[in-house]
Amino acid sequence: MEKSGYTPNAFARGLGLNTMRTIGILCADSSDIYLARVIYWLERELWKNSYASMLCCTGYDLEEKEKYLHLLLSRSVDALILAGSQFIEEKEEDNAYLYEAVKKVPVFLLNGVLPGSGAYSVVCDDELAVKEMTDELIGLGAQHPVFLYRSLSYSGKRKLAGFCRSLAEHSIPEEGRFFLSPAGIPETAQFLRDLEARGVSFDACLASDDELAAGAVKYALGAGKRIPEDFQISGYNNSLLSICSTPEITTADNRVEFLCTTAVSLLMQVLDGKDVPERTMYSANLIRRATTKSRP
Amino acid sequence: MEKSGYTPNAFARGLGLNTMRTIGILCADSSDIYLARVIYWLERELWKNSYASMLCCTGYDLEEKEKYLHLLLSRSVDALILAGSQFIEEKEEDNAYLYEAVKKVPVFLLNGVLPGSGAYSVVCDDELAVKEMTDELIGLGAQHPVFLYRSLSYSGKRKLAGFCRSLAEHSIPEEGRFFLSPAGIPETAQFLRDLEARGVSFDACLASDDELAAGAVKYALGAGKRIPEDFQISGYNNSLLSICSTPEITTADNRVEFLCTTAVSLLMQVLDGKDVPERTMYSANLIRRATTKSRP
DNA sequence: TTGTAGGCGTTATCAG
DNA sequence: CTGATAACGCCTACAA
Repeated sequence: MEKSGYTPNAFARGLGLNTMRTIGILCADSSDIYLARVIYWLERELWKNSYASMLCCTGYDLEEKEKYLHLLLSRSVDALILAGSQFIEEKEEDNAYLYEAVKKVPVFLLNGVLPGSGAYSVVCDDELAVKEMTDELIGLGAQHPVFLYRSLSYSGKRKLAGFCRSLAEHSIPEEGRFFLSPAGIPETAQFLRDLEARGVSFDACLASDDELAAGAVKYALGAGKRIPEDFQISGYNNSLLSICSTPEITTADNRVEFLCTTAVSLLMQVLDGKDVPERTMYSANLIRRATTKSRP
Repeated sequence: MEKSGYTPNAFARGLGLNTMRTIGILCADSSDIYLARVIYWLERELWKNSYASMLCCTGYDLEEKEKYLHLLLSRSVDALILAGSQFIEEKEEDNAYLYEAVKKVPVFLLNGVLPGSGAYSVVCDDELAVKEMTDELIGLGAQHPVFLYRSLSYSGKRKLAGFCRSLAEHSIPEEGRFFLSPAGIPETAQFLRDLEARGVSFDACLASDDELAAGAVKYALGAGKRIPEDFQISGYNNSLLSICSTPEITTADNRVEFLCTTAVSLLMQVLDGKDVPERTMYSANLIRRATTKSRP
């Protein structure tokens, strides 16, 4: 055409082709240190495939999630990516809107599964990772491990299941060994102090993410417990927090980059009309640092 | 209309109205712990005003920034928000694409200024904050403060200027007192070890962000220096890293929420055809924690 | 008040 | 192979 800087009108183009090459990304909170990395990698990969990203931070309220999802659908995004496991609700009927969405566009769940919905899932094997981590801490001498989690989301539940499975294999009763912790580093530290005051005894703390683990470190330092001799700690996500903390925190690397590149690659295939598996699972890597005893 | 779930076609709508109520957000790296918060608040505020957010993570390469900006313009976003100060290039001609963009849509710079461009700026008074922080550390006994920065972006330069202004007022020569540090906590710790090995002496370290400050904490712990008696440290941003670190880091809170609500509020006024000031500046708050001596 | 025609800018189709 | 034209779906303006 005219070599004058001509740019086709995106709306008219979208109207004709019925696509704007845009993917909707939903996440509960993009400022979460883990989800922020997910979003970064998703956006990057989508861009490589010349798709734009429409980002929505829904918060943790069901109604908001629904509103946002409808917003994205009304904008005719080509697909939806739901980042993080807070999108699968406990009550089956609360997931109705997701089933509806699947009818309209491909939906990808990152670290979540909605059986029979037709949504695609890419998940890290959190259960196995926590089970192995628990096995390892028990093997290193932990006799009274506790598990701290932030919510019973899909991956929260799977992590807890891994913890309990390890306990069972070591004949440790699981009762009173796992707790819902408030979010935030000082809050978690306080929670552990309260727990101790209530008479719960523990010599190891497995946390469902690095922030809770950092709180456990603060607790131990404040209580004068030696890490890792008196008290072992493990986190999850291999985030910046795990190396910012002193001592540096043993954690599980759930490989955000791999998660996102895989999800986007599968999505591109789906958009090309190809057949891809509905579920993809990959394993995490244990990163051993200074909050756990070194292996013999 | 029909009470059956009718949703107007967004493309046709956009074609007619020539707007999709979408704002383009550019940032270098949405996984950065500071920018992630900016994006969270921007998206949230835009949503409140029923605008959607198109997110682009450009990286730090000029060419990529330009490509992304053109992508957004070609999609007819209603405005652009450039989050973070890495969008103003050193060479004036490298900013040409920004001047071009301003001709087409309102452009907001967060923590950046492009004089005479017609772009709107909302900036934190980083210079004043670092100056006050430096004043305070010197007042608390620091005789050989150093300043660590990550890049000479707009806000990087202003922070450095604040540091130098304080030194000048205290008759301390600025030569050899500020350094470009590599990113990353262990890298910064190593950098300070190298600095010491090169014979540079320092008893306080002001960092341009909390991550560098966390590296300085690691350095001090490793070198057996007592914090804050032998070595004082301050960060910037009041991020999670500052309270994850032990001891917790004195930092400046540049109030991300205020920054973003202000920017979006101004943007909405601009889109309404109202006249708003091109530059808005607000001040940061010093947050005193355990890496600096307590005031008498 | 209600209904209908035209325009938005691109793409795709169909006829020449 | 090329050039005219319908269709995309909504909005708005104008006419009945």
